[in-house]
Amino acid sequence: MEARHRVRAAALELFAERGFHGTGIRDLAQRAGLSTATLYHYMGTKEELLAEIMRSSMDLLLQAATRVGVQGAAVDRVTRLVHVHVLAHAARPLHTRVVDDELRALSPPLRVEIIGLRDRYERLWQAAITDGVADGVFHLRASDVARRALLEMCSGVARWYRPDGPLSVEQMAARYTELALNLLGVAGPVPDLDTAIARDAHRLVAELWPEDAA
Amino acid sequence: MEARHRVRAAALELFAERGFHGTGIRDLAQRAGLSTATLYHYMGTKEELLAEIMRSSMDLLLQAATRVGVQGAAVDRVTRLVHVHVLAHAARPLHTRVVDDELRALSPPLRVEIIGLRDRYERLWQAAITDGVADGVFHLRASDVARRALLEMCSGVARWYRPDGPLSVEQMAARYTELALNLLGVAGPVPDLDTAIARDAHRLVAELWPEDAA
Amino acid sequence: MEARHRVRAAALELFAERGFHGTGIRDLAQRAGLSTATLYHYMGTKEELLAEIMRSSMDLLLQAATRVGVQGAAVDRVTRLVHVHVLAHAARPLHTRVVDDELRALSPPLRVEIIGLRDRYERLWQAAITDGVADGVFHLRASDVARRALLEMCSGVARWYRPDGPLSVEQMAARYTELALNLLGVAGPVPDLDTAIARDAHRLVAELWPEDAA
Amino acid sequence: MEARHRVRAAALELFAERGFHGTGIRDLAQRAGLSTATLYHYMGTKEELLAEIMRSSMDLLLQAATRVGVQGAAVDRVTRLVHVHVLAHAARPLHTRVVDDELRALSPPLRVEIIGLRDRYERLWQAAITDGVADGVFHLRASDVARRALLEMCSGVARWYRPDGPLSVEQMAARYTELALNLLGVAGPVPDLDTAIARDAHRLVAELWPEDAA
DNA sequence: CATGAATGAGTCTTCATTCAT
DNA sequence: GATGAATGAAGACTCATTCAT
Repeated sequence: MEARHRVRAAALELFAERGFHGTGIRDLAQRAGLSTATLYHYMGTKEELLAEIMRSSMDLLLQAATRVGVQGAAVDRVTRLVHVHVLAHAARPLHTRVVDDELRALSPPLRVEIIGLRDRYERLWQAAITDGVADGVFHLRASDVARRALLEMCSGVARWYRPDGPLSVEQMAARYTELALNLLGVAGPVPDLDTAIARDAHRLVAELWPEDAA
Repeated sequence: MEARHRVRAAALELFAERGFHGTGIRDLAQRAGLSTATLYHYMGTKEELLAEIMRSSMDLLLQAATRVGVQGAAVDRVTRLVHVHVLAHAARPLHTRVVDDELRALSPPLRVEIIGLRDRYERLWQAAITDGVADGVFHLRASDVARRALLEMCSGVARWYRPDGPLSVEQMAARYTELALNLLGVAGPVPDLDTAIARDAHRLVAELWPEDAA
Repeated sequence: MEARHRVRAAALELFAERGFHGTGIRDLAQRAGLSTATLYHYMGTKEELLAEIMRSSMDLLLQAATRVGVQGAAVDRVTRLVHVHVLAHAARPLHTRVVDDELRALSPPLRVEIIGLRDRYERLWQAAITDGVADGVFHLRASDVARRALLEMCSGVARWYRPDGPLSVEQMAARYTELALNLLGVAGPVPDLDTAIARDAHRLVAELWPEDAA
Repeated sequence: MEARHRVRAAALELFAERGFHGTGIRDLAQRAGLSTATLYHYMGTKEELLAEIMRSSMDLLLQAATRVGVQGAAVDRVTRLVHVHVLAHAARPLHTRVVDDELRALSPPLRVEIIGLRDRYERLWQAAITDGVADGVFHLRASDVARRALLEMCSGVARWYRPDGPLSVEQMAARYTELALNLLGVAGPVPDLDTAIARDAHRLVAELWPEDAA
């Protein structure tokens, strides 16, 4: 309950900050304000703890993307996918960094599971891109390269965005969307983005992903 | 001589594969074919070993970028910077992954040093982008966001590119350059890239960065 | 509780017997009847363990000396200081040998602390000697040389005294007091010492310094 | 030859400063300006190196004491023994500290040998004291206690004497002799010491024990 | 519910020493 | 005569985990 949550929060922070192998259970216990023995009341092994964090994060991202990225015109879908992805990475950087960076720390069975979720997520992006190319609105030579490029560039946000910087998360999402649509070769200048999209995406992230989720 | 190099090579592989904290001294010794005590005949501390790898990698990247990214029109500079970056990341993925992922494993003094090199590298990109915007050939709202997006997307190559896949490294570089120029808002369709650029960049990387560099 | 004390006792014995650097963690664990890992449940670092022993020993000696060596005539003060010192060194030879011999094993900050205690202790002796010279009862050319000579000679007891030898600790203290007063140039033959002094000093040492103190 | 001497000198300094167990062969090599492998051209094991230093030091001390402490009146013998001992400890503090402090670092066979030398040395003192008591010039209740007290107090010099302090080594020796004769209960005030004794003792130490002996 | 106690296996690093060249 | 290479054993200390209470 209370303590269980503190353990997750501690793990989230430390795994994001120092990496899985750079974090000891003593560190976790101290950050959570518990003894190491008590820690084991609220968790399985250290690796399971990591897997839970990654699973729930990837799950939420997948849900959000499913809601916004399946229906509609390719441009709209990509726009909303970028918004959700960027907002999630800017607003929940700890979760996303752990998912992005610590896959290799998982042993094969758990790694396979998380990679499965990630692949489903990437397939939503791939479909939107492929559809856009088929529709003639995106102009690309290699759509899978574009997908990877797009995802990598948007994920970077979690590594450097600071909420007290010059850009709000919504502005960030808007900038990245412009870059993404440019990258995809959408003809003509990208029009000003409807701020309603950012608002919706933000609400979605906040709803699925409570600030103190761990 | 011989053994010293094997140690570096082992560290390069393992740090890239499992991360610094995920790699034990015993792992290094085994991979290098030495006893752990002998290992210390050829290295300082494990951290110094990491720092050496990062320093030399970042150094080479910086040299290459300085040669191709300082003079000429902004479009040409970005084109060549992307080529060098992508080729380096595709052809030397171990080095680049270590530099990209293990900064946090360094203690402050060494981290500061390596970050200094990285910052000088990024400034070359930033200058090219800013110049392109000033010249009216790039169309962007936030050039620093674009720089980060560009670098992140290009660096991703080191994580997924396989030389036995459908694309050659030169083709990869070409595709990424198209995406980059699109992203930067270069007007009109990107023309077919001069393959001489790829050839030059490849030669530069290979020259500065011998295949077995460690 | 129990084990914690065994660790201290083991350290006391081994540090006194083999010196700090001559004692390994494994030796300590074996002597305490614990595994090396368990050892660390009850101690900080090996150096902190040494410092604790030295601190408590020096502290007790300082307390005892403060009680008997501040008030009264110089001859009486020196008499009681010698008694306390000799009794402590004869009855607690492990503690005193560690304090006397292992100062150099401490890193600077801890060393400074312990030396501070020792200096306060020596100042009590110095004051008694200086007062005796001023009163004309001691006849000396260099009182600081006398202080050092006195302390060194009395400390030697911890290195050779055996309780199963021909002299009791009280007799030892009496002999050393005679030597000390002679050394200080007290005129005339030293009279037979009041055995009450030895009894009091012995009681003081035993009270402050329980036999199994560690 | 040259290098062999540097090794001995390095060992002398470091063993005195940090103790045998606190000194590594790497430290020795560095101080001697040699590689560790080269070190072994000029020495046997680390322990043998220690034993050599102790043996030669104890030997020289024994020779000196034999020359001055066997013949003559007890008062004169003690006077000269104290002079030699104090001068040796003040002028060759490294040697004497190693002999005094590192006996326990020797394994039994070597320890037995060195202790044999020390015992012969102490027997010279004991004889002088006993003779003085028999002659009625010393007044003591326990002559062996006095011997130990005397030796301990005089040996302390090696731990604190600094040649740039207020007292010359000859003055030191004079002060200690006064204290020693007082301690031994020599009746009446100790007369001013003949400075020729100090000069002779100093010459003897210097002659037997060249400054750079190692 | 919570934790102090306990540990085998591991961490990185240094030890004193040998030996081929 | 001198040393780079090499190492098994040991150095101090931490690891993630279990369990009795």
